[in-house]
Amino acid sequence: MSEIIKGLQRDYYCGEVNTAHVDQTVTLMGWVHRRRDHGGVIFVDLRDREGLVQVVFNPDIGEELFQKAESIRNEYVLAVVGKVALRPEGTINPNLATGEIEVIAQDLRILSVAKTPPFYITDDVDVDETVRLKYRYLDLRRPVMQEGLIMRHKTVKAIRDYLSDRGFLEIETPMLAKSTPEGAREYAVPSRVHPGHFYALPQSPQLFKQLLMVAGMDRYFQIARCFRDEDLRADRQPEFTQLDAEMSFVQRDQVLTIMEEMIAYIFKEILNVEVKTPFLRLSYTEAMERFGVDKPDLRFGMELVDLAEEVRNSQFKVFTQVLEKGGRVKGLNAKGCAGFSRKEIDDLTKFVSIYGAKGLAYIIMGEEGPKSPIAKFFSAEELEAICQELNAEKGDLLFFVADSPQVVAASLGNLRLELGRKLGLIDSNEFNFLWVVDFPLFEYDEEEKRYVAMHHPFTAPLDEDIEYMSTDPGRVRAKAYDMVLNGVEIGGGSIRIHQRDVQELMFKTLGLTEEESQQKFGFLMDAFEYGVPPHGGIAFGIDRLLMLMAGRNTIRDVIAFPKTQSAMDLMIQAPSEVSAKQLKEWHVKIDRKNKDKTE
RNA sequence: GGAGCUGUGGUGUAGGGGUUUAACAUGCCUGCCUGUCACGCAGGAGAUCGCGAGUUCGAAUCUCGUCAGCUCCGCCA
Repeated sequence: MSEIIKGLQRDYYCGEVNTAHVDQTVTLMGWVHRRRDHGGVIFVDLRDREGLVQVVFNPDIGEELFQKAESIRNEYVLAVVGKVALRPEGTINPNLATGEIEVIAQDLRILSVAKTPPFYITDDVDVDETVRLKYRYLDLRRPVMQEGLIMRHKTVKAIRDYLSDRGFLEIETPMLAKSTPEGAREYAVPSRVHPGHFYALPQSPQLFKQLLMVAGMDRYFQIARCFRDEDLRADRQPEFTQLDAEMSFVQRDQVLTIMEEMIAYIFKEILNVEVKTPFLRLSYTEAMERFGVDKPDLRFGMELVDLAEEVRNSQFKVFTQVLEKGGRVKGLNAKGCAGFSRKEIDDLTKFVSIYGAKGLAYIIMGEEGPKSPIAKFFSAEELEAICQELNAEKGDLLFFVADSPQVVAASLGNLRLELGRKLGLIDSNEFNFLWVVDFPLFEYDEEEKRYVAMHHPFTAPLDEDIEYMSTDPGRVRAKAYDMVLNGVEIGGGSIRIHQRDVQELMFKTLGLTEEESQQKFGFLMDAFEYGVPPHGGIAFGIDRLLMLMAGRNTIRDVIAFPKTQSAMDLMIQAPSEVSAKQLKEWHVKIDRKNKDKTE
């Protein structure tokens, strides 16, 4: 039986009560975290967002109230009126923030009874995520989850404060937008009043923010929800939150400076961590050469080393043939790993095969010199040169991959990360920031047999590379930049094209006809005829940033109601079927034949 | 589109490669208990082993399929 709250008013959060309140009569409200019934005395830990406090029910409270207290179960919602008291000698609980005091109950109302929850509401539970997501409202009662959402709120507030103080205006852009080619798959919203027409949910507010620059807003930001209908990962959800920002009359370094200062401000405010600025700036080419990835984790070394010169004239055809076909041969030195078992090496071979590597060659730097299945293919001089290049010493283990540049980079780059984790080289308390700059403007899409924009089609080329746009698109670098934290891309942006002729050249290089670009982006091209300020900006993945700040392994842990890997919400059971009436209003017909095939 | 791992009382797990009352912990229920804080003690209830098919005298166990969750590749301007 639930009772009403009328006449009662909460005085403090449970976790707020302290020795300063001793002898005060207070009203607390919260959930029963745990009940310890000793027959003659009942202890109840009452929990709310701010913490726990122990409530004591003595028999002198009166028979009726004591019986009510006996009926209390976990997760009941209570209102307790009681007197704050110092705990008796020897019963102080040092593990509890409120452990020096307790509340001697004088009155009790059971505001809500509760079924036994499917899992215990505490940080150190190990429950299947399916259950957590189905009962997300219970999962979110756990302090660690609440801390994540509180940190999220504080971080977003810090961002708003920082950018507002620097002249940025927060402006909302439409959720019901237009489908655009290029880029991620979109979520569509059927129009009722325009049969056969669809809105698209934005994969980013990109075009709108550029139009805001044309509109003279000068500096804009938005905490923007974005939607991408792509397959999920631990750090990818179909809807996610970006800090989207754009500035007029700026060049690259002004954007980088204000954004790295903002990040430093956030880390100081929220985590009390000093972040040193400016961040290291690494060119895309250098990042790929040294680390194999465009988002290197610089918390440890173990860099990739090019060995083309050392092996080019060897007898090892696996290497030499790759080089002849324009591939690469690179290696890395796993320091002190000569003792790896055959199985460990086999597992790592399997690991690099994920990234397309057909093999993983190795040399064990044993006591009696280099040992390796491939050693016989190299002369003593060649072996010596390889070892020298890799700075190899006794006790080391050298790994090699020969393949296309992409496969070599991906396999060794990820092998480096795997070894870093396996060997404990990564300091989980460190926050290592850098900028990766000078990305290629285009990458060649083998499937579509054309160049596609690596960032997006509004990214400006480096001034000195514009001349290659029509002759050699592959060598054009972009005024694009990513912010990387601990090997995770947390933000990316660019200086945009503000010249209409360059934008047209861009579309042309991407294989868009004039009609297509007019149809898809005509509104932008039109706007660009009315005076465009040079502008550029950036977008940060708020979820990823929070994941790293909170030390979690998935962004699901810093999102209140995330979706599973198959993009379902297990709590509300979305997506769901809709009624025939709704379909009719949307002018949408379901292809049952295909639908049954997929079910 | 593909690869791998997982699925057994509410929860977390054990078991199993063909014979079991399917085990343990915790939670839950009942009783006892006036200082606990993961309270304690005693008793009790609770699982057709994700679902479906197959093999077999017999399947939680083996095979195939399927569904769900997670991690990853592709994909993610």
